[in-house]
Amino acid sequence: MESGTISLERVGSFDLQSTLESGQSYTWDRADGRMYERTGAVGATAWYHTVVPKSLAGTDAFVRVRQIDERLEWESSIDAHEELCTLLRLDDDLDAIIESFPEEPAVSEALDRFYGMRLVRDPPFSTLISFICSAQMRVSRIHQMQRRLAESYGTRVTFDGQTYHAFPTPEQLATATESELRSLKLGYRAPYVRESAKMVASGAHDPTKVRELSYESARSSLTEFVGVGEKVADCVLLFSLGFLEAVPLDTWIRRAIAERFPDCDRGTYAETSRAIRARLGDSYAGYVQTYLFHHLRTKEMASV
DNA sequence: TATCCAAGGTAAGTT
DNA sequence: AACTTACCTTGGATA
Repeated sequence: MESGTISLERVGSFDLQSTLESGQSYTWDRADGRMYERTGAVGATAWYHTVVPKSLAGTDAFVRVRQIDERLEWESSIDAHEELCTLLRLDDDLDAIIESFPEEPAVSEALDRFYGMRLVRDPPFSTLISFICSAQMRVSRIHQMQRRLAESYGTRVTFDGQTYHAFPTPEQLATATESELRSLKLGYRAPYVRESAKMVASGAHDPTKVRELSYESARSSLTEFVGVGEKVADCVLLFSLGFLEAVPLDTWIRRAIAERFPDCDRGTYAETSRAIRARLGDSYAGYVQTYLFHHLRTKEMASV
C-alpha cells in the first residue's frame, strides 16, 4: 500500500465533497455509504474511493481519498498523486476561474454554498456510459447503475483485504446482453449502452478522438454514439474531455434560463447553447453551469 | 394503500 | 428543420 498527502495551499480552494457529490462523476463511492445525503459536516472528512482505469494509470488502481481542512490524504495500490491531480482538476486556477463568473444572484448563492467545488476530469468511457444512463434518471440512481455495471462486468481489484471493481472496459461491457442490462435496471438505456460500448470496442468510434476538434464539432461527433444527444455529448465534453465552455442544457439549467435568462432561450439546443455560453462567460461557462446545477438541484433538500 | 409524476433525454416518426 | 411521442423504472408526492 502507498499513501500520501496533497497540500491544498499551493492548489488553491478545493471542496472534495461537493466535487464528488455534485452529479458530475459517478464512479466514486463513499465508504460510509452516504453519497448524496448532504449530511453537511459529516461528509467533510468522509473517505471516497474509486478504481482508476488501466487506460489512465497503467493498471487498475484502487485509490481512496479524504479531505481534512487544507489537505487531501490518500491511500492507493499505486503512487496516486498524479492521478488525483488529474481526476480532480487540481491544476485549475479555481480562484481565477471564479473571477470570470457573471454577477448573478443564483451564481453567488451557489458560490456561497459550494466554493471550492471543481469540475472533474473523468475517464472518457465511463463518463460516456454514465451519461447515457443519466437520461430521465435521478442522480443517486445513475450512481447505482454504474456500481451495478462495475460489479457485473468490471475487473475485480483487491485492496486492504476488500474487493472492489473497476468500471468495465469497452470490451467487457460489449459482452453484456440487452436483457442482462435491463436486469441491472437500466431500462430503455440498455440497448444504448450495449451499442455504444460495441462501437468503442470495435474501434468504430472513439470518444477521446474528438479532443482534436472544435467544441461544436466535437459535440456533433459524440452524438454518433447511440443514446447520445447534444446534452449527453456536452456532459462528456465538460466532465471528461476538458471543454470547459460546454454547457449541458439539462432540466435544471433550462429552468434557470426560463426564470433568469429568458433572452437566451433561442428554441434550438445549438442556438440556446451559444447564447447561454456567451452569458455565462465563453471560456468557463461549463464551470458556472455546474455550480448552478448543484445549487439548484439541492437547494430544496438543503432548506428542509 | 393506491395512483400519479418526474427524473441531468434520445430516437424515431410526422409535419 | 422543428414538433410529437414512446420509452424502463422507481422514489416521493398526492389522493
